[in-house]
Amino acid sequence: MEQIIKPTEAEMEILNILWADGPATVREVHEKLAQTKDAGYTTTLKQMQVMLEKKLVNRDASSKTHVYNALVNKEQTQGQFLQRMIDTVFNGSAMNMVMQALGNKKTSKAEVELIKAYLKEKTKE
Amino acid sequence: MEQIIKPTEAEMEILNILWADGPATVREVHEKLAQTKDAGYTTTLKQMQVMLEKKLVNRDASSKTHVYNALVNKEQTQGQFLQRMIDTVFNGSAMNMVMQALGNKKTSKAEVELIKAYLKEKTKE
DNA sequence: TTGCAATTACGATAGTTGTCGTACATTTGA
DNA sequence: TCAAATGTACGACAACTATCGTAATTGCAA
Repeated sequence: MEQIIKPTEAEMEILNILWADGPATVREVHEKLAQTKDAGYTTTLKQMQVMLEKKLVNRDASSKTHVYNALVNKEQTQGQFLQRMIDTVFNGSAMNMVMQALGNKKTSKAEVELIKAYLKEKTKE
Repeated sequence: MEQIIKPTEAEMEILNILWADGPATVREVHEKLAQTKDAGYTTTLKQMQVMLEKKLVNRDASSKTHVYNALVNKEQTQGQFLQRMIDTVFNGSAMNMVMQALGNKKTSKAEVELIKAYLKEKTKE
């Protein structure tokens, strides 16, 4: 049975760091986080503790400095998040969403080219 | 100055109905909503009243049955929602997101074709 | 005209989120 | 060895969400 994972945005940011870097301490995660937002160290700590309760992460507490690791799968979690968004924001149409994303100024021409290439590959199969 | 609009998911569902149907009463919105989820009439009413406070919608209260209308722009709101998602969930890469969406089983082959066609058109310019 | 049915207003509540302060525990280096 | 420094635990808080019950209002239909 596919369990429904519903991390908050803040939790997503933390998961992203763990997915990218692998197991990490609270301090490590906090430093990365601090590059783009600012909140206290204990805030990050608490969030990761809550994530532990929710079983979004686990941790190795064998040394003083606990090491956290993502427990949920990146693709599945992102996929569920996205699907929920497509359903509620874009009336269930991935097409609507992609168009909105690609029409967005922030998406560079290079990225559009990458996506085209990806699609070409994908539909070849 | 581009104001930041941050509707909740439930509010997004309501906005989608207003965007699709134009001005509508609480009852009309509620009926549509009830097709996919179930909550009481007063819940929908309250949500729309909150949205009025937030200026996500306005209303014509000249008759007994108030008529609500979306105040925020569809493209801008969807775009902001999406951008926030790309930033927090997909590390700022629209490419990542599109790939995830297209890899998703729920996205039909037909939609992928539509997207390809759209891209082709888009990059022709 | 008036009573009933539909609508709106107004809390109230329980749960979640993001945020910290502060207390407690544990290393470690001077 | 023992005091900083570094970490963790705990709980508090305000804001927000989703939900609904109940009260007040209102406009038609008979």
